Amino acid sequence: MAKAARPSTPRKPARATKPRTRLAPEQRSDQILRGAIQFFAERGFGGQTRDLAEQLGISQALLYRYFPTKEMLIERIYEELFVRRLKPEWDVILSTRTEPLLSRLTRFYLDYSTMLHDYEWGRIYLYSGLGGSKIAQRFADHVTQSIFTRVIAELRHEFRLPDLTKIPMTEPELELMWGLHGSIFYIGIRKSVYHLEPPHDVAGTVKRGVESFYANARAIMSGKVGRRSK
Amino acid sequence: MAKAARPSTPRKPARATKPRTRLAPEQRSDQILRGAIQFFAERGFGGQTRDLAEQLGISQALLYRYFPTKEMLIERIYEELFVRRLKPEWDVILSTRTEPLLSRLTRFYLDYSTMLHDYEWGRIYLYSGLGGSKIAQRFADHVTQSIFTRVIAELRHEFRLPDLTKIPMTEPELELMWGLHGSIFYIGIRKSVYHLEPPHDVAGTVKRGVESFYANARAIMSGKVGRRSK
DNA sequence: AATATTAATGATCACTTGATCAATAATGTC
DNA sequence: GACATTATTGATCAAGTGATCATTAATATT
Repeated sequence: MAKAARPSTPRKPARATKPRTRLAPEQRSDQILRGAIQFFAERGFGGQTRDLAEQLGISQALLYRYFPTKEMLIERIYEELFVRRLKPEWDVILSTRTEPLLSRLTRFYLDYSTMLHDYEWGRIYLYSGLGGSKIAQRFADHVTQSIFTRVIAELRHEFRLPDLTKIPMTEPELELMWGLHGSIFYIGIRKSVYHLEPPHDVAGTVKRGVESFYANARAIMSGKVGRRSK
Repeated sequence: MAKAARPSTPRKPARATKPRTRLAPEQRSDQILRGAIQFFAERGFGGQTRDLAEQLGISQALLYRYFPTKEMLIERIYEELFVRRLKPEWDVILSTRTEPLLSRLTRFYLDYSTMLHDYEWGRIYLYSGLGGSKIAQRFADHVTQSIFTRVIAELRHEFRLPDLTKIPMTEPELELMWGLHGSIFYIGIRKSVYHLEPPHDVAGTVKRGVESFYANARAIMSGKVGRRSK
């Protein structure tokens, strides 16, 4: 009944607490940031700092040595995912006309989709958007302005249609872009949000999507731009 | 400096508390359910019961008279959004062959998209999926099994290709369906998650999406089904 | 009008949760 | 090896959080 005290090793209580591992500040900071991305991607930003610390194998208090508040840690995550992962070369790929346009589009979307299909990126992008974060909306705006504009400009040139400076982007053109973007991003959503089986051949699916887009673009844009819509 | 007590009306402290409004149980229950959908759509399921009660203009305790736990209230919301809103007539629309297939597809997706584009429906669908709710995944499965299968069956018939019982749905066919679904749902996501301007002409956008889908379907399916893929 | 019924509430409990801080123990410096 | 530096931790605080319950007040019944 009564719990008997263990008689052996009377002093020094057998070191139940594991020895502290002491890291260089930058390493620890990186470890926390990477762990936090994984953690909040899974649990949402309502996830508790104690659970995050436990997952990292550190004390909860230590988080606050490297990030003053949970809020700031989340901001740092946004920076990491939505600013640092933008590649300037994307615009170069899309606009280098020595390569056929369909090939450029395919190359770009295959690369771009690796970001859109990243489990943690996708979930945090949705959580941040649902939570009303400015940076998520800013990212969406950026995508619209830079990528969409570039692709439509190239399509107009390809199809010998008036420049965007002459005729601004039309709604059907914009929606054509959103359609491609949405269908590709949704491949990631299926996996990262609803845990459905992704296509066996993701690259092939993206490729087909771009090809369909390209074919539709010719049909729709020739009918709508540079000609009076009926 | 010192707050003087108002001398008039010495008894009965001026009724600062508004008179209770007493509703029939079913009415109150409905009011809470509808308010909760709106509330959790905005704040996510981390939203607090006190804030929900305040938004409803009732006491927090009253929530627990009608719903035993917050969890049960959320389950009731799922029931309302993901079970009750499924329309059996969708399958009828898709499979009634007296109407041309493209027309059926357009009619169906125009109706279906009013659900997908509903602000609260979309946000709660995403929140529930991110949160790992079974019912969201079950809904996604249902969509796949019932709608996708029906549409592909009709397309196979239209293009005089082998029956689904002869050759099961191929990955390109499945992805074709997901592509349309994703691009249409994403119109809603843009609005309800990222607060971007929706297209001026949503119906027209959906219609164009279906038309493109139909054209691609012919091209892709004729190349892949009933013929050996290269 | 008196009484019974029950919808609605304020107060409260037990537990969670972001944040703080003095004490502790690795590591570097001489 | 002694000492200084600082990364790390356990303990703790204050505010918040879902849930409970005795009390209150609308409405129905007679």
